[in-house]
Amino acid sequence: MAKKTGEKYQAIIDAAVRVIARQGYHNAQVSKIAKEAKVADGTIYLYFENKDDILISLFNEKMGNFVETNRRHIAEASSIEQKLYVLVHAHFSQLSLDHDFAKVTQIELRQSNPHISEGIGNVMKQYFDLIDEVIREGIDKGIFHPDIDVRVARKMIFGTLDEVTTSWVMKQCKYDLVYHTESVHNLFLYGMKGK
Amino acid sequence: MAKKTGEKYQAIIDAAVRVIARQGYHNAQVSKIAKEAKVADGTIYLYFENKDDILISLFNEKMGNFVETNRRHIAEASSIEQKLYVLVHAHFSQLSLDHDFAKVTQIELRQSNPHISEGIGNVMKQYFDLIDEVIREGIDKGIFHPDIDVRVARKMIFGTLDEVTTSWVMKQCKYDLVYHTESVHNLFLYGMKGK
Amino acid sequence: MAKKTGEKYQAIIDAAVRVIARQGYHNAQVSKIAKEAKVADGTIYLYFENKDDILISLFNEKMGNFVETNRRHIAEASSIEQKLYVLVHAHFSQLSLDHDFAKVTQIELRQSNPHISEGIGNVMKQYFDLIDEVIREGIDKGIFHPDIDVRVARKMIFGTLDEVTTSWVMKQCKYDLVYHTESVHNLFLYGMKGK
Amino acid sequence: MAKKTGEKYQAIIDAAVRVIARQGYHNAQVSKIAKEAKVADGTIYLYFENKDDILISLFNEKMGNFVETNRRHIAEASSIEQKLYVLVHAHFSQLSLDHDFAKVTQIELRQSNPHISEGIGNVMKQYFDLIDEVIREGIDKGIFHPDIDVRVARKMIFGTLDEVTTSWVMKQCKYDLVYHTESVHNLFLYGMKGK
DNA sequence: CATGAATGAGCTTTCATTCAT
DNA sequence: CATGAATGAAAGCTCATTCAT
Repeated sequence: MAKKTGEKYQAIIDAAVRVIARQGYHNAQVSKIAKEAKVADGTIYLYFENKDDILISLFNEKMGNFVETNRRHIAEASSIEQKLYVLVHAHFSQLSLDHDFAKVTQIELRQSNPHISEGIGNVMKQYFDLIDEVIREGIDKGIFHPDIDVRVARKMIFGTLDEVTTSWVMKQCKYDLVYHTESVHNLFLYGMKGK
Repeated sequence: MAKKTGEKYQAIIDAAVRVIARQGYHNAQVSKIAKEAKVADGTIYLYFENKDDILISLFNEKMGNFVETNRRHIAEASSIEQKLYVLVHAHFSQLSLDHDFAKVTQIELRQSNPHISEGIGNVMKQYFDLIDEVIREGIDKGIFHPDIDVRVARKMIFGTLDEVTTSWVMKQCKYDLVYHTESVHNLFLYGMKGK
Repeated sequence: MAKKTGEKYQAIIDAAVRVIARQGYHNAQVSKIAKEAKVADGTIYLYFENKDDILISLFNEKMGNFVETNRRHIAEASSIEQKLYVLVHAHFSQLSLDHDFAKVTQIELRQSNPHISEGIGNVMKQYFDLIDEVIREGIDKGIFHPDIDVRVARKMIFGTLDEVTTSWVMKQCKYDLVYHTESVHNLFLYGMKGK
Repeated sequence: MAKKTGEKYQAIIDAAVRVIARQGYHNAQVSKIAKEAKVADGTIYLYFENKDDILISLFNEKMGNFVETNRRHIAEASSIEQKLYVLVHAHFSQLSLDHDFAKVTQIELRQSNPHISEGIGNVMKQYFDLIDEVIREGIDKGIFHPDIDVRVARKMIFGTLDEVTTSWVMKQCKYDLVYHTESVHNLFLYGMKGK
């Protein structure tokens, strides 16, 4: 029923990101998105099941690219330490490139309803898997401590990246997010303990 | 105008936590909260400015206790490592004690509007300050690495605790959250690197 | 049931005039009037049937005095022309003395509901009768034209006084209302036609 | 935002007049007006900003026509006396033609809130200006007494017409309003004094 | 394919009135 | 007599979704 391709499909997704980033999730009415996309209200429903579907599609599309790009970069790194570094760096640098998407991801989409959370679960799973793979490889290669609980470590990694990014967005993206890559990478690798 | 004490005040706060935890933020109408609190709709407005005020008060009240309890526990610990351990342990154990509040904090309140986010900023700041103090003390005493960026470390700590807790809530609190204290503590202290 | 005497009765009436004049009819909640009268909300209902009853009583009490005073002044005048003059003069000067009551009468009470309009009908009737008496006496004494329709003339007189006063109130009572007595009196007596 | 044309716009205005005239201002809920106009509640808000806007538009639309018609009739009259006569006659006859509108104008709209009063100020000003013009012309042509205060005379004219009409409406429009044209006209011109 | 006017269910908040103390 | 905390009905407005054109 809903045709998920075509230039109008993309126009609507892009419009949605802009509107939500600019006006906030609670002011992102379908009619506003339609107007921003230069499309009639009803046209939205030729490409999306309902409003939630716009948001889910938006997130999946963008986050799908995000994960894929990140995965590609990681694949190019040689050492495990490098891979972890690239993971952090790519996370920060990709979100730095698109403030609108960063705001939507870190702030606005969290204000959405349960439906949406479910709809985006799949892509998030892929990101989590990506992080898990790096960790496992590190353990297998004897670089990371063998007793590390992969899932806990992944939550640390993701939780930290997420919190750092959210803080940055809430401070209006005013400083350089990528700059923190090294600090974060160091904390992940060596923790806080001095020698 | 709004009298923020009394047993009805508490009854409404408690009812709100239950209703939101059970039915979700988007189904938590004022009338439902009133009914759950065994109070008339209008009575709500004798104790709260508006609906947002219920949620903000709820969070501040509960989270205020949370921070205070955590702070007290930490004060009792002797070594820095112990303090960090207690920080993690208290975070997990307190949220383990009140699944409803955990759900409201980790999931539902994030679906709220910007106004609420602002209203709860102050208590969160206090929690962040508490974490910062521990980190700073650790650095000052030479336990933590001197080059650590306090704010980044704090974001790692909070981000991790938050992510671990959210995962647990989304898995219906089915496993023992406190059990992860040690893993998390270890990661914070020593990172992932094997020796 | 409602005891219409006592100092609290008066206090409530006076408070009502002040509150309505200051904040407007639509912001004159019972609780505000009670507060202004330094009385509990419930106390209002020991002296008045309901909110409308406050307003009706207020109007009748004040307007009753108004009519009585006006009647007394008129009685003291000798000629018919004098009586008409006094009628106009008293109307303007009495309302000039109490801006709050003027505002309530001319503006706020007209925003009230049908119940109130009915409740104040009786005193208005007395004022209309007073005007009618003057007109009739003028006709009987051959001073006013015998073909004048008393009711129409009365409506002209009251309508004019009312409109002039309302304009004055809406201009914040900034100019001298009584000053217009002569112009109005002249128009009533001789009309607009030049010789 | 609100499209102030189209047949639905008119249907809503007409429905509002009927509902308010029949049930009174305080019983004229938006949903009732919508039902009477055979339109959904939400449709109202495609054509009007809010409830007040319905009433303001209604009044301005109808009263605008009223003033225009009256002005046209007056322009056709030759002598000043004729113009004054036509002014009175048109006022009465136009309101006689639409009892519902008369009731809304004379009774119900006065029960509205300050916002509405402001919104209708402009059209009233135009009516006042029209009356002023007639008076001034009368003075300039030496028909009316040169010492007449235009604004006072206008208040007499409008106040009288208004009071006569209100009385008629409150008596259920049971008698012929236009019949009083002559009495009123005479009073305006010659006053009450016999020769 | 595209439009956009129309729909109508749903929710927060106010405030006159009551009644247990 | 007096209090004032509690009541709960009532109404304006929004906005995702539909469907005739």
